[in-house]
Amino acid sequence: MRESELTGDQLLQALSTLANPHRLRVVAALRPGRQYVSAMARQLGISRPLLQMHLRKLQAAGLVTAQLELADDGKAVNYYSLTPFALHLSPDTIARAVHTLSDGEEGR
Amino acid sequence: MRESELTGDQLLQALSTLANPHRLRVVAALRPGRQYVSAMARQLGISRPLLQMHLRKLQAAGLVTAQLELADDGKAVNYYSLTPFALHLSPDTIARAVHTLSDGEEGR
DNA sequence: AGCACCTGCCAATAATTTCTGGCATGTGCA
DNA sequence: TGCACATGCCAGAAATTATTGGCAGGTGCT
Repeated sequence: MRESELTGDQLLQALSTLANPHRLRVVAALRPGRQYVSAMARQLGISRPLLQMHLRKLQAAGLVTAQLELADDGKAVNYYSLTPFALHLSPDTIARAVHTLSDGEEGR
Repeated sequence: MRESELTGDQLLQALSTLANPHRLRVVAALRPGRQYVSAMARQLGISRPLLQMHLRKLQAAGLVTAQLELADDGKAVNYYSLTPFALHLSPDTIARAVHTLSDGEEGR
């Protein structure tokens, strides 16, 4: 994921997604390796539904991916892992992205 | 402004500030050079009080600065300019910043 | 059967952010 | 004096986001 291929809307989504302390912590918690939701909720000290909501946003922005695994015994565990990304934010990169920013009147 | 010296809270503030289409457009509009608020409001097609609010946030995050000038004739015009910045966002830089993220229970 | 895990979803509330409209101040110029 | 431009601020409405609590389904183990 390179910022040079990001549209303004994608950049905005990435920023909105990362602009939250819980989600930053999730990214940090996922950096050493994948993790499943209940364990992460305990580790971060937040409720499971809340974490799920944050994970959904991270996934929608393409920053994490989910792998539902049905381990040999039949138990279902949903692992989340990080998508490697590198965003460079500067007045220049922002100015370029703004050209492809929609007005927000799209799907209406 | 280098991300290596950013605390988690500062990173979060920068992200929250940039996570808004109007503010991204303000940054883009300011890139060629400084501008005063009424002109920028017309250029961006938003109301002046709204733009002022966004400028205050950008200023609070250290992304822009204001220079109030009392031109020779006595007219007061408030110019805003960009602070050069470069933020590199990746799982690693985020993980490092998270260490210095407060719980949000500070000033209570 | 009953408990401890895992999973998902939804509705209602709380908190935050965005936005509008109005008010007040000042200057210069016809 | 009255209009056009600049500035600032504030209160209230509207929209978005975050958060809680509860419901329901699955598996394995004692």
